[in-house]
Amino acid sequence: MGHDETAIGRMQANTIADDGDEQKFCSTCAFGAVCVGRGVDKLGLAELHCLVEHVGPYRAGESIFRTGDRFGAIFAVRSGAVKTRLVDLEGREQVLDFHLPGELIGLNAIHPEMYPCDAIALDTVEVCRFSFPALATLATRIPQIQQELFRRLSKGIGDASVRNQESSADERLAAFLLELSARYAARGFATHSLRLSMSRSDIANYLGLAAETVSRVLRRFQDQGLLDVDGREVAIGNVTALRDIARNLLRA
Amino acid sequence: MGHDETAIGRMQANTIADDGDEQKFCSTCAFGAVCVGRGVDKLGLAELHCLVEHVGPYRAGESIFRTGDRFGAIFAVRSGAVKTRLVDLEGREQVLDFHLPGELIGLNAIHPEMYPCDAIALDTVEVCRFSFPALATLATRIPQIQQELFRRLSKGIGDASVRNQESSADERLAAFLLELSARYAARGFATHSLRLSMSRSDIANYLGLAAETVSRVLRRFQDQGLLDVDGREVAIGNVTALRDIARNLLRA
DNA sequence: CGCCCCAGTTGATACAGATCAGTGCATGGG
DNA sequence: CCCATGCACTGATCTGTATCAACTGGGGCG
Repeated sequence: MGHDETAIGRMQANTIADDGDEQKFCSTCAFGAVCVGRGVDKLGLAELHCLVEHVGPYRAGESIFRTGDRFGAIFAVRSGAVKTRLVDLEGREQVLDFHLPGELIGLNAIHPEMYPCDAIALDTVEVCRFSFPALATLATRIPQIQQELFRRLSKGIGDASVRNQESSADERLAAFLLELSARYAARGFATHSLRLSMSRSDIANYLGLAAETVSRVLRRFQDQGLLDVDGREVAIGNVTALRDIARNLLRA
Repeated sequence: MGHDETAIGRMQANTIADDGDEQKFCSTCAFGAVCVGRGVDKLGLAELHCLVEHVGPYRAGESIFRTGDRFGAIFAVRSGAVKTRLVDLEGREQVLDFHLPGELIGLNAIHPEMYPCDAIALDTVEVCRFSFPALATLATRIPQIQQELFRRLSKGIGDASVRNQESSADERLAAFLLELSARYAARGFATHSLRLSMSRSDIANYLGLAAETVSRVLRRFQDQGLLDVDGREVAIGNVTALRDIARNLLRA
């Protein structure tokens, strides 16, 4: 418990990230599962610990990496939220994903050996940097780490491919909120009350909708008693109804 | 050259897949790049060779694996084409992707330790089966193989996330055709003339369109002289024009 | 303090593409 | 041989959501 989970979102620039605790090793960090859940021994844990570098804080709008940067490391979000996005030739933005504490970014950069997107802090963000060559080398010696990397990468594929659905604005938004809620819950945050770190237009862009549509749907959900929306604070009032609306998107 | 590339699509059920050739090791196979291009030594090659199992042929409509099957192996398509899809509770299908010779399927099954989708043969299909535990073990000993797996997985994430765009039917179809063409070309098939193994409704479903829209757009492209469409045979007449239409989808 | 600017919201209108309906054309089985 | 079946195509309508436009409120800064 060395960490106070609920305080993470409120960390400010003056907070210097500590190195975690040898037993728990960044309970909010991406590799928590490697260390806590599965059988990585003390030695492996120590080695993994060695190659982590804490970076940040970044302020809202700053980038952790940018499209075309040479790939050298993957990052785990420690606190705050990050969006990944493409910007096309005409300057139009395309939001690829949002990343919450404990999630990895940069996995899609291994193949092209450069980052294929920008990673932008949405609020104050701290990350762990894992040098990828070092991590890969470690992975050859510690199968559990290799396995965890495979798992993470595999999950990345699964997550990315489920989104490509033809579906209504209602479905998309309901699914989006439920997924965010679940991802926060998985990290020990409150389940039914969440703070959206991203703007309406980021949400819209991510979901392939217009910002106005997001507003309208949220409004309607509120009128129907499914949500309580106050700016970027959202409280989910009726989970089952939301789930019902989203059911087509939430994987059979 | 032991293989006649152009014959692969025409392989019939009576063709027993040979084991390739020690030097080339399945030039159409997914791990060709490991063996030919990068520095895997004879020994590593032989070991990789050992854990491959040739499976098939499957007939059109048969499944290589199904949603929920316990995960044990990834597969490389040797010949034919495969679609991966979800079927939701109401029985509606959602096409996730198409896989051509040389491409890997099952990568998204590592994380949940079960296949999260069906893999269905679109025509006569032969595959290579790689036991994943064996492959992972081999990867700890042969870094090039580990590296190639990381790369493949990473590419899978990149490919999946680019698709999630808000875009017009024209853009989607142009991009789809160009991508198919490029993927065939990368495997040594004819570049501007291709046979669609999948039905119009599979294409539509994959692209998030109605089948009627696919028909209409193909028709219009043909009227504009961009394509020559004859059933499932498509010849690309004006690549640059198509590229121009698709430009918003083809990664800045 | 007051101004500006931007995120968010709400309303009116337009349009791309879904949906419905029907035709043509192969293929295969009785 | 004929009919059933499934895929592909085309035309006519309908609708969800984009788009355009106008308004609101709050936060930062001169």
